[in-house]
Amino acid sequence: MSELVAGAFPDVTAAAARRLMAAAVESFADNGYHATTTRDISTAAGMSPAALYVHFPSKAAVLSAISLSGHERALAIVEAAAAGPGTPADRMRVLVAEMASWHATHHRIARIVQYEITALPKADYTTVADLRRRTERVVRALIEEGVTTGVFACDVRSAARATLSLCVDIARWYTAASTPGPAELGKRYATLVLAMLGAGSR
Amino acid sequence: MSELVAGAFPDVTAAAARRLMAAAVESFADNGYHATTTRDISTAAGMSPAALYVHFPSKAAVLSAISLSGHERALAIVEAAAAGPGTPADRMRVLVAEMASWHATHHRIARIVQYEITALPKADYTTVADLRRRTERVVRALIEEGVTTGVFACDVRSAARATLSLCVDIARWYTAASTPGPAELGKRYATLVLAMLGAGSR
DNA sequence: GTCTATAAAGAGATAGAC
DNA sequence: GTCTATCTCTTTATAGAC
Repeated sequence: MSELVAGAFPDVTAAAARRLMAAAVESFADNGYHATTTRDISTAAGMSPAALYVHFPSKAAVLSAISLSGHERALAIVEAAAAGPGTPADRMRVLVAEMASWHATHHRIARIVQYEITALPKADYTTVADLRRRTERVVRALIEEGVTTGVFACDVRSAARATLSLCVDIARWYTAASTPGPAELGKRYATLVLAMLGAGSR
Repeated sequence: MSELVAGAFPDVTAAAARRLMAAAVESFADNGYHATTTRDISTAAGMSPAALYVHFPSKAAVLSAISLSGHERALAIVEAAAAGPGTPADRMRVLVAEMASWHATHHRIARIVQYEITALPKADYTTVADLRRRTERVVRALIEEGVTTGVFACDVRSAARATLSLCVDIARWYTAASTPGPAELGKRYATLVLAMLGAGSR
């Protein structure tokens, strides 16, 4: 089982908490939050059912920790790409490549991030909704810039939604056995998106 | 509550079964399959908890009925569009417009179709997996035809995945309050996809 | 075919020893 | 901080009257 996932929460200092989160990621992603029991999580982490409650106040708190961490990572990716060097087309290519690649590499985490928001406690849902709005705003602003400067030709709102949809939906169908791998998939999707934005037509 | 949803299962003859399915759609889509109780469903349908079991052998059978019906509809849409008149570009425009529009109009059903497959009984999961394969194959064949005849220029596999992703992901974010409406969204997405396939560049 | 009542199992969370 | 044992509530599904 994945050191990849176990290492996916470097911000969580306690080793036991990280192990629990890694176990939760597997089960939440494969079976869904509600279909996962606290026993599933603690057992997979090699602990007794009660041990979970030493590190998290509730099952929902485990979900929140995973979801918040993932949403922050996704926002950081698009912000870094949008603030990078080059033309809007250059930056867009990086943004899609990295975002798509992250969703493929961390498809289990991404699945929880994208599809389990209704199970979040209200306060965390609010935080997550804000992170999502900011993510979408960054993408829209970059496309807007490209349209304004004449390098893109498309409907900004729809194109921004479509761009994020392409990346996000990877979490739904991608598995460890999928081809091409994350990096190559990212490249191909970046090319598709640039064409979609009308970047090739001038 | 939606006559739209209640009328979404014309193949189900028994009125009580249709009412139960419509109620289940609302709750499955809003809260998820596992977070929905059989009481939620029967109560919303105006019945006692036991009444559900007169019409369905289990809670999972209600899910299967919804999921199978939705998957069959989605396949029918792409098949009809792909078999229609006109160039590959013409047919692709219709395919995306109708597929996107359906996912927007029936976003609750689509959400269940796309995100609750792990909760299906094994036999139904197999059926659904086959319907999905056939759907993807139709889209890929149409893009392939376009590339072969020189009207599209793109990587066929990635483009087919991306095209379906755009349509499918609508189920995740679309609400009754979303703008533009289903028909207009379908048109805009069709334009985006044709650009993505390289149809405008010649 | 619909109801009330309930059986049977499962699941989140806690108590208290070590 | 981890364990065993258990409490309490919820949930799927069934029994049997009308």
